[in-house]
Amino acid sequence: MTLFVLLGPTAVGKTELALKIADHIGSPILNCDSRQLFRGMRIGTAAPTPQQLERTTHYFVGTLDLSDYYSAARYEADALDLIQQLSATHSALLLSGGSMLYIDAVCKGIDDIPTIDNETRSFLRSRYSTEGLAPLLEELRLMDPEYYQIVDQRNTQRVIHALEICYATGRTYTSFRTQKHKPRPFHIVKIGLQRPREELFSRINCRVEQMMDEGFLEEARALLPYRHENALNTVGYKEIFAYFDGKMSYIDAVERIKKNTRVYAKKQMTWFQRDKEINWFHPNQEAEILTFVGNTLHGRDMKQSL
RNA sequence: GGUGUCAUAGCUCAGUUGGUAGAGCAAAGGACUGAAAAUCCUUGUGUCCCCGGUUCGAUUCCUGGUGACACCA
Repeated sequence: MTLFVLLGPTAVGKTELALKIADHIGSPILNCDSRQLFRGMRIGTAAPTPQQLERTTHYFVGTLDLSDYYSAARYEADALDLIQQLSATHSALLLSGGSMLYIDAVCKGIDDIPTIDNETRSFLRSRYSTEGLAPLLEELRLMDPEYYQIVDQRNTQRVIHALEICYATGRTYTSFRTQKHKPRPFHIVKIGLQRPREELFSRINCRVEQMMDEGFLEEARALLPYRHENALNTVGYKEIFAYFDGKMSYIDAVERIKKNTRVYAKKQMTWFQRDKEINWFHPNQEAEILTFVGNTLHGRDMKQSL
């Protein structure tokens, strides 16, 4: 079985190309976008439209409630289950999306770390809000000196998480961090989509305008009761909520969304650049990409039959 | 036409009692293992509008010019 992974920065053109590749190899589309997983965020996350969803089977699109707890580790488990199931009837599958950590979770695996119980989580969060980070950092130094040395000490999320592990398990966070690649029972072929920066940025700007025309304001307004859920700590919604609060003008909010989407795209590119397994293409090279996909499969078949 | 104010980073502006300058925003680069569209880190040389003058030295003071704004005609 071969798993094709279609990746690239936001707005590069993955969704449309994924449909073509999926059609070409007879695969459904396994979405790999940490925000498109949630229900009710279609416009703001540029998730596949109902028309696009009709063209082939999609998994992991709009399947979670906004208040559902989710993580890269859960995605790893869910995706692997589904891949195993589908590989009974498919020799090739397509995973498509831009969530860097989720892609790595599927391709390389992430460490087996226990899920933190709510009690520990809220205990440390409330301590952070009353005491600040310094005492927590000091506790981390005592409980897991090894991680204390390498952690980004100004990154609250990381410090608190490591401490959560220590409290909840009685073991150091370091002891869970093996950082080993997990072997996968399938071949992985990564296809990266890339555009010159100016081209990508102008597509982002256009797409944000389109989102507004499609009714992003109404979508966001409907989600207002859930604004404190992690799912809505997302580019687009954050800025629109600030506009609803009167903290920003409409024009500023829209410009801010464009800017933050550009920053996000840059972050994705930085991450992907380090991955030497990616085969890069421009989205216009559709024919080349389909040929590449075909050759890859053909090559595998040949090897297997020999 | 007259008078006054202003002209400094891509933008908005600070500042140098004369020793060639710094904030915010924008922009760029990077980190990343259970919140990842999250979270966090790093990066500021620019004819200080132009020509002259004074001075050891001018972006700073002075003459003139240009442009913007305000007020008066």
